[in-house]
This record gives sequence, structure tokens and C-alpha cells, in this order.
Amino acid sequence: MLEIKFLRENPEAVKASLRKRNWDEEALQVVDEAIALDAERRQLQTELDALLAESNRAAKEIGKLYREGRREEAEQLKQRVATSKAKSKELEEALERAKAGLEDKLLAIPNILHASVPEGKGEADNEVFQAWEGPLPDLGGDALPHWDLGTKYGILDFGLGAKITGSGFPVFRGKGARLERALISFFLDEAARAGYEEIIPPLLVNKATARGTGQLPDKEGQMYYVERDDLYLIPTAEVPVTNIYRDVIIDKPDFSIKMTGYTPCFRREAGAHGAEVRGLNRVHQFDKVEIVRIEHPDRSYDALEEMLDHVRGLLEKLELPYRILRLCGGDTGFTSALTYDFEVYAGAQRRWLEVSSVSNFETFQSNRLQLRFRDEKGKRHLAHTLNGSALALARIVAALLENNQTPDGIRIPAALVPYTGFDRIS
RNA sequence: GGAGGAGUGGCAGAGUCUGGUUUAUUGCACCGGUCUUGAAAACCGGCGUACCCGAGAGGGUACCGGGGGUUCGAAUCCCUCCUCCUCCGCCA
Repeated sequence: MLEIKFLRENPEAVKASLRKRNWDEEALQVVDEAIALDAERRQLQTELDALLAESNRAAKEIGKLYREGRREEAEQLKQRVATSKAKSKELEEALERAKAGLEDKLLAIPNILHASVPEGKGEADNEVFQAWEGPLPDLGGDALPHWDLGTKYGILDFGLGAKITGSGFPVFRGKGARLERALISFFLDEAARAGYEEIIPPLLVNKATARGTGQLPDKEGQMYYVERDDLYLIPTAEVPVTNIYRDVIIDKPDFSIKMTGYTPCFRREAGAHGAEVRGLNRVHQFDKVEIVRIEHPDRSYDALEEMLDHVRGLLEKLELPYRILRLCGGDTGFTSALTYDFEVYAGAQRRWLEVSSVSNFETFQSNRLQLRFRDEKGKRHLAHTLNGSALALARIVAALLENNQTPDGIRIPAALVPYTGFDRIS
């Protein structure tokens, strides 16, 4: 959520950013509507405060009169104050309405895009920020996609998942399960080496937490919801991990907070079926190691660079062909100012699969989270939040299986062998 | 799940029974100052968050776990929810 103060002072900058997100002129009205509601809210606040100040004075006076035994005068004053009570109730309700209305408008406005975000309508317009220079794996015509490899070697079973739960809940078994666990450990160890504190958070979160990182209200439909307990299954570790710092004021200005967490992620993703979503390409439950950072606004873009380097390092150690996209205005997420996507090449499908999304949210999340820090003078400012996948497991497994298939089985990259305990799935 | 107890500022902890000079006592921590070669101690002063008004100085409002209510007035009384502690039950 943008700060109302920023909106008030920079309406044109906000509108320019919305245009870059391909909003039409009519939709831009929300900016002026928010500013109008804010003016109304401030007006009402001023009136209410004045009225309450008067009531407070009267209440004190009444107390004083009683103590002095001047009951008659006290009763008279009570009569007079009673009328202003109705008025203040009215004002209070009007103020609540204005605040709620303003909040609705603010929640509808996405983050301001970073200057480097390219123009564009959608996926096709994303900028290739770093292309893959090397050769793409040439597997020949009879290479198997990972879902067939999974069956062939008995390591992935989608039918079994469908039986136990439903479509989109794969079962890993044997060396497949072991490979999954090896990747999780590998990613966590790499993150630890890079200075990230490991977190094991709850997998179900309450409404306040889901709101904090922006899943509510904009992505409510994507989360599994446990009605009986009013809790949501997390769609990513970003949600519980970032919320560790909800309502926190960091005391020193030279902070840099780096956290990592492995969690299963649950996404309803009600969408298309077909080749694009076959196998592990898109599932309702997948494992992911996330990295989260909380940074001073002056340093957040340096941190973003570091995160890109970190993810690059992982993919190189896994020997996977990858490229980095800088998302265009039309494809950048609601809460993000700048997002880089990492894609790996899955040789049998001959497709690039998104395996990581690394974003700087600037103050968009921290405003909702009330996540602040004190500067050298003790003044409070919103911190910047960032996060990235490092990495999303399911599609990494898909690419590893496909690219490394040989007549003698599936080769495990050297960096992973210490974790799997085997160098081949056959 | 059942019974009981408790949630007050960064921390500790009073105030709640009996509503009103309580603009929440006190201590610790923290910041500034005096003293000191320096530090400690002592002493003096400061010390929350959000919003509104104001060029500023400053002023106002709200906040004692969350929400609602009673009242001219609520940390204090009532309702409700949450969390924690103790005991019981269930349980990996």
C-alpha cells in the first residue's frame, strides 16, 4: 500500500506509473478519489478532535464541581454535554467511513514502478536482462519430458497424488524424494553461507499476516483457506518470514536483515490445463527456499543485486542453463517496484520455466507492515523489503531430470551429490 | 476440549476491589547536562506510537492485549474475542 502522504504530494508520478502498468485514463481516477477522501478524512478528524477536546474539558469540570459539592451546576453541565455526544458519535462514524473508503482506494493502487522497468503489456514484453550465452542442451528427438521420466524411474507419481488429494499434488518417492530433500538442504546451506538466518515459520497464517505482505485482499483467491480456524495456507515463505518484522521499529540505521526459510507452498492457481501446466510445471503444492531481506532505502537496490548474484550462483552450481528477465510494467506484480525472473531451460519440453522471482517492494509492504527504522536522529522511516526464490524446487527438478537424462539414467550435478548420496538415478 | 489465573510504556512492576487533581506511580535501561584528566557514582533534565491543526514554536485527539458497551467521565465497571501461565483431558 502506498503512503497517502506520497500520493497527496505526487499524484502525477503515481498516475505515470499506473499508465506504465497499462491502466486506462478512467481507472486512474482512483488516485484523485483517494486524495479527495483523504481531504475529507482530515477535515472530519479536525472537527472530531475539537469536539472531543471540548467534551474532555467539560468532563473534568463536572468532576471538579462534584468534588466541590456543587451538584446543581454539575447536573446542568451534564445536560449540555449530552447533546455534543450524539454529534461526536456522528462525526466518528463519518470519519470511519472516510478512512475505510480511503483504504479501499489505496488497496487498489499498485506499487510505483522503478524507473528501469520496461514498457510492455505482458509476458511477451519482458526484457531479457541476461541471456543464456552457452549452448542449450541438445537431447535429440526421443528425449522424455520429466513426467515420463518420473514414471520411468519410479520417482514421481502424479496419479498417486491425485488419488490421495487431487490434481496438482505430486508424490515424490525413492530417489525422487531424496533429490527433493537434497535440493532443499543445498539451497539452505548456500543461503546460510551467504549470511541468511534460517527460519522455520508456521505454514498457516492469520489475516493480519496475509494482509501485511499484500496477499490480502488482492490475492485472496490464490490461497487455501481454513474456514474453521480463519487461517490461510501460505503461498510462499515470504508471508510468514517477512511478517516477523510486522509492527517493528528497528533501532539502528545501519541494519541489514537477511532471512531464509524452506517451506512447502500452497497455491490454488485456478487456471488452464494442458501442456503448459503438465507435470511439475504448475502444481498446488511445491517446496521452495525463499530469501527475504529488510534494508535501508539507500541500500535496497544493492541488496537486490546481491540477491541476483546469489540465485545465479545456485543455478551455475546446478549446471542449469538460465536467463534473467526484467519484468515489464504489464507483468510486474501488484506489490513490486522491480522484479527479475529467473528461468531455466527444460530441454525435453524445449521451454523456459520460471524458477525464481526476485523483487524489491521498497516501502509498499513495509507501510502495511508498519516496519520502520530509526535514523541517526531517531526519526522513523519505512524500511524496504525484498524477497526472492532461491529456489523454487518443483521446476528445478523438472529441468534437472530432463536435461540430465542419459541412456544410463539421470545424472546428478556434482554439487548435489554430497546431498543425495548418489550420482545417478537409474 | 475442561477448570482456574494473568495481559499496563524498551524491560520490571504499581494502579483495577471503591470510575474523577492519574496530563499512568516507581525502578531499570537509554539520551543530554553538571561534576571529573577520563570513566563510574551522584545530581539535574529528557525519554512511547498513530493521526489532526500549525511556517515554526507549539497545540489537540486516540491508544493500558483486540473489538464493542455503560457513563458527563473508563487502565479501573459490563460483554465478547485473542494470547500467555497453572492443573486436568487428549496426543506425535
